[in-house]
Amino acid sequence: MTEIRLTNTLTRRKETFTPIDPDRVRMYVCGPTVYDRAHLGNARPVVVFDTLFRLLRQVYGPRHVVYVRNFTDVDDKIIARARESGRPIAQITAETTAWYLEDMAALGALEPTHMPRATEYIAEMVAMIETLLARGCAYVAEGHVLFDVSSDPDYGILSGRSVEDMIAGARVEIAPYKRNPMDFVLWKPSDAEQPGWDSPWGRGRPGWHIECSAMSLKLLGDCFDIHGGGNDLMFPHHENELAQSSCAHPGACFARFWLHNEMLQVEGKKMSKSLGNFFTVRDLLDQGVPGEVIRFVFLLTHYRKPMDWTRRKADEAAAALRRWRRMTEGVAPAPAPDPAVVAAVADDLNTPRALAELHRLAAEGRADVLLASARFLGLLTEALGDWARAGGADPEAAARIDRLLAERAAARKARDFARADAIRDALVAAGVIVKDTPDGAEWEVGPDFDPAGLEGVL
RNA sequence: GGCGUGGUGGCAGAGUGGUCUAAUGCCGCGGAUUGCAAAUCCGUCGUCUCGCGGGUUCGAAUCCCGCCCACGCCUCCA
Repeated sequence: MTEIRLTNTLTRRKETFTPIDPDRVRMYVCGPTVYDRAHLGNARPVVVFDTLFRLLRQVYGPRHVVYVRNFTDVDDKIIARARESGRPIAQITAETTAWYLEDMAALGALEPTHMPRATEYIAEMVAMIETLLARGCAYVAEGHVLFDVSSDPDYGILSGRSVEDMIAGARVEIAPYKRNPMDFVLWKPSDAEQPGWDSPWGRGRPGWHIECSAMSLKLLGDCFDIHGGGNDLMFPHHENELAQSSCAHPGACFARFWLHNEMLQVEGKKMSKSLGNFFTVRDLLDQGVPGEVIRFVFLLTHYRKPMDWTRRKADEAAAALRRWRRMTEGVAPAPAPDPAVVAAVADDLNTPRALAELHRLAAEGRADVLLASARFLGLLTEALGDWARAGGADPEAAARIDRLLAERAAARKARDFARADAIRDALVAAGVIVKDTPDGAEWEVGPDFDPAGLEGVL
């Protein structure tokens, strides 16, 4: 059986992964807060853990892997969005959830086995908070329930911080009812305007961290295999989850492997609204960047390194995918992916190496193995292939392009090269890639295609 | 201030003790093709080197120490 090695944040080392139960390999990944479209940075962990999901399914069998990714549908950001837009919360979360699934599907991400919504697990959260209170890890203060960080001698073990260090330069919220500045909210009161649920501490709503502890417990048990997310979640979110779950279930492991992906940058800089380089997955798709290309670009960088999204990489990715799609057209996939590709992914998700193996297979002309191996990575699937097939233009523009090319062919036949080249230059200027073959001209639209540029050419 | 990640050939990006004078892709270069191009295909290229300075070792890009730099997290935005 393929040996899987993964870098475990808990130990900061690459370790051999052995599931607790090979018939039921369990992974939990923190999902989105649903109040707006997912931006490109949100998509990176999705693709990273989708790749891990695919690996686990390959090694242990699709029926033996349980992957949970939650939706946070109760949160102050959502409340704020509802207030400013005047729309009901349920409408916002439902719409955003649907968008998220659409956009991630466009990246070739498989749907997790379970996608629990936080609001459906309020009872479990309340129960866990009661356990934490009973065990003396939490206290009630002014309608809030807070986790008492001092009750956990291991607090900080995941993120490598000590409570003292954190307090030193901390920018934590200083609330008067906190015993310790690092204590965090498990439950907070809601006013009449805010969503709330009845609880032993009055009508209120959960803090951010408790949902993942409660939902993972319900769906995966108190000791599961892998817990993942972006490294921005390492502290405080995951640290707090770990503290809560450990206190509620002393002696249980909670999660044995913690995996964190590095952040995404855009053209060398952090993606942020203030820098003006902030964009969503949908923005990119609407600009004509295919989801498959986005996925390929993500796979090009190891998940533990910062990934720089650049236009140039997207263009290179598109070229490689076009080539491979042409090569595998009409080819039946081999029964299994190439062992070297699986081995690369099994080695701490070394997707750059896996892509290099794909290039090797292409160079060797093994189209069927290339296809099976690429699909193992979520590439060259039928679902993601429309962009490469259709040429990418709407029917009206397509007809116009065909007409122009026919005109050009006639001009070439008449050896009126000035006219032929003028037409060609116009098409190129409009972003159409014209490809002359021995059987006549073919075309497809490039990333800068602008149908308006076709008008008035003749 | 605390914590973390990383600095590899023109670019991207693997490699983490010997098979590395460093995978793979891109770019460049040569050729095929073309009326000329583009696209495509074939071939070819990266000699004193892996941020800098020490050290360990028979041997280091790979381990240790120090330094410099970049980026990120601890902040609404992942």
